[in-house]
Amino acid sequence: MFVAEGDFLHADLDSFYASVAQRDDPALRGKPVAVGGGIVLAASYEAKAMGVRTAMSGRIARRLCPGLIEVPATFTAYVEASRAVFEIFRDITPIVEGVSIDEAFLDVGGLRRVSGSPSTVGTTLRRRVKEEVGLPISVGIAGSKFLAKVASAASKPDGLLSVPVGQELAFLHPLPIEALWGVGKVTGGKLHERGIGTVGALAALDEQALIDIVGPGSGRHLHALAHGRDPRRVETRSRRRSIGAQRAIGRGRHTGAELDATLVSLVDKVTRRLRSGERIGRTFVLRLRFDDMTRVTRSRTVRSATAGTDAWLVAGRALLEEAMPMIADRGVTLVGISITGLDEAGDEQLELPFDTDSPTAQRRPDARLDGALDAVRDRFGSSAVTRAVLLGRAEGFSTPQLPDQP
DNA sequence: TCTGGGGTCCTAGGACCC
DNA sequence: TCTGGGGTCCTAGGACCC
Repeated sequence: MFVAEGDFLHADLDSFYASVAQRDDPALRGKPVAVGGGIVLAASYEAKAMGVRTAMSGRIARRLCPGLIEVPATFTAYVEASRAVFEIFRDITPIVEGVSIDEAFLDVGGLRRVSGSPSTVGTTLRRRVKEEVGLPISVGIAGSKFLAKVASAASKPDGLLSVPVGQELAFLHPLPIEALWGVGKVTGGKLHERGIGTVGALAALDEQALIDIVGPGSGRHLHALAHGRDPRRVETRSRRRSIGAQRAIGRGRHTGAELDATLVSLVDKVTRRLRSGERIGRTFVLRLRFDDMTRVTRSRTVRSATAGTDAWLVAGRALLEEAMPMIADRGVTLVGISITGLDEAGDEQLELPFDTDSPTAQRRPDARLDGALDAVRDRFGSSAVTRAVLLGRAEGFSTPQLPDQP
């Protein structure tokens, strides 16, 4: 019997970080594994079966799962595995939209004559990722991106699920409202308060009633999704709109100097990423989180976009200065920054990535090494940077900012 | 007994311009 | 003395996602 299939395929690696750990260390296979230190970044299915979840504190995870094996994150391995998986995606079709390090949408509608039905393509994809990269991956297929994503989630672990054309609402309506993209804690709470627990119940509301509950933006969005309407196409590439970094700094009083030092290293890190991506930005956002988990943001827009460390440090310090009165009587637990309003950099904006006479360099001599490593990366690639880091260590430099150390 | 680090998008008010 | 309507930019906050 012929079943009509949708064109959209969503591929999602299962418990990505934990699967990489189990792939690379056979002793971890079949065991409950959590990646991360104080907080769980990923849990293997064996750990999930015991109730361990992403973003859970390590303490709670250990209590739920006494035999839990905790392993540190190895980001270079994740980046490498992700690159290999995306290479397979792009070998299957050029129409690939990366969502994150471990998931992507593929438009496989045009492949029926060459490669077979979407399910056939999905089966091939899963086999190739398993054989060539050694990782389990789940696949959802449907007539829209949203449904394909719901289908891949429903197929986990290590499965494939295709929602046939015409069966969309029968598949969707029994699901809990949290399955809808855009229903989190707050929106979910508002809906549950009114006794709306399933997508079907939500779909029974007319659009205006939904808007009255959750506001115009989400109301229209959720109404459309609940009726299976999602007109988005697979977008092959949109560039990043912001680049940021943050650091949790623990409870207790932090001096102005400590906060400033944190700011300096965050600005260094982000502006280096801007330059290596050949991007410049216009708006600086400072984020602070306090010990009662309340947050504030302060932002500043400059006249002409830049990737310069010192220009952004000036902006960041001005914002931090402004925020000091709020900080004085509350403990700060997190400092974050991001730079938005990104644009492509012209050559003139990228020259002189680091001024060794600048206040930043004076304050943190290692920053000079960072600037030098940027130049190495530009000319010789990142493996040369790894070698440079190792040489630098031999020379007695510390390299606090480089995440990709083997 | 807490809660990491990276993002996206939406809303809303005020300033400013035509 | 009174004072429309539309558009864009900036700032702040919030919800949500992986």
